[in-house]
Amino acid sequence: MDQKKKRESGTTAHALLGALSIAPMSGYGIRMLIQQSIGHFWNESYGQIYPALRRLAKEGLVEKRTERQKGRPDKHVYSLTERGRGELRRWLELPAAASVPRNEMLLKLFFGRQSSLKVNQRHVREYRKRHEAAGKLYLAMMKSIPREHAGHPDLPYWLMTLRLGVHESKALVAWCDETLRELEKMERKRREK
Amino acid sequence: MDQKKKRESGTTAHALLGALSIAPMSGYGIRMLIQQSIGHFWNESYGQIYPALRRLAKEGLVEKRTERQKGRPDKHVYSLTERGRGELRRWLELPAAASVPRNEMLLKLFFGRQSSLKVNQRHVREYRKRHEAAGKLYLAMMKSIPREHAGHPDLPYWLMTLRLGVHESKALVAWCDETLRELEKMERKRREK
DNA sequence: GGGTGCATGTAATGGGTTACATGATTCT
DNA sequence: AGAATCATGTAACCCATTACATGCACCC
Repeated sequence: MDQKKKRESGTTAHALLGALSIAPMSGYGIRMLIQQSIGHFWNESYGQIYPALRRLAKEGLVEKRTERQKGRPDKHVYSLTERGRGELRRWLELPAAASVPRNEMLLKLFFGRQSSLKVNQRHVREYRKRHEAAGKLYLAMMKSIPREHAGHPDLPYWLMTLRLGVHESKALVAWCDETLRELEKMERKRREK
Repeated sequence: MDQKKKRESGTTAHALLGALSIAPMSGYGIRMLIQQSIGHFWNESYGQIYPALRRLAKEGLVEKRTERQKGRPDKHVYSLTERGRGELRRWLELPAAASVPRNEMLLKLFFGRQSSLKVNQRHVREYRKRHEAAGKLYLAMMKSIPREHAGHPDLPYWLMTLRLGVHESKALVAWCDETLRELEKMERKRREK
């Protein structure tokens, strides 16, 4: 019967609505918020944010208030309208789309035979470094955020998403160690022959 | 000194070169290979593959041989040229680019306060189901692939990338369980009040 | 008769990053 | 003196998915 699936995309727009559900903010502010809080699993660039905010304002989902400032461009502070909050809620209830995230390091390792053991080890070590650092950061944030935002009603949800980062980075570091041992074993075997 | 960073993109092209380093294949075959082996961390659609193979052929990195078939379109079997293999090796040595993978489920959970506990639980449960199934698949593949490709020189690398899937899905399932408990606790608290 | 697998491709559309462009203030 | 922070935005480009278009063979 011809069910047009309609794709329901526009996640960027909904991410912005979500950011504004926390507090009214400028485009710049949204960028900062995203980087500092959900930067490990989400990103938006200015090239997306500014045009999207305009569109949302035109559609009546957000409201713009302009603040004049000394020595700086005017600040456009956006806030959610009732309709905007409704649209956010509607979207939140929809099942989350899964996507295949591209992992270039794994791609290179998959074709690792075409390269050398040294190169493969380097890739894994770099990956390990990255995720070890990330893991430490998440642990630090797990302590600092409850202090800085004590009693904030969004806090429990923020901590949940952070905790996923903790779990994930631990798992990735463990995988790196296992894989590095395996690569060393391969190296030893090659030498023996 | 004007060091144009040049961005060195074209990962799709290099993924194709990598696929062809395993064996000569058609565009269709590459798609199948990618889905079955690295589908958990990489994807390429026909809309990318076919035009990219043409470009690679024009650049002399791959060679096309046409096989006629009965009742099917001609099959274009591509294989790596020496230059293609060189280009693949060169790319493999370059550090792997990190990317922020978008996780829509986490995004929704981050704004979870705007929604209901029920909805948030549903999201986490769905996520858990997905990754539990994935984990089982990876474990099954860890057994079947060494049998099916016993002695294959690429095998150790394939298993390494698979193992990351195993580690990751375990971690994600553990996080889901922890988070579901947390959400239940919040629900109980809400009822008590 | 209908679904799945093999096999090719293009065009429209949508998403997203990066580079460019500007400029005062404040911290080191 | 120079870097970082605040603050706006556009345009060019790259990348990627999806829908469309075609069609035989084989199995149930």
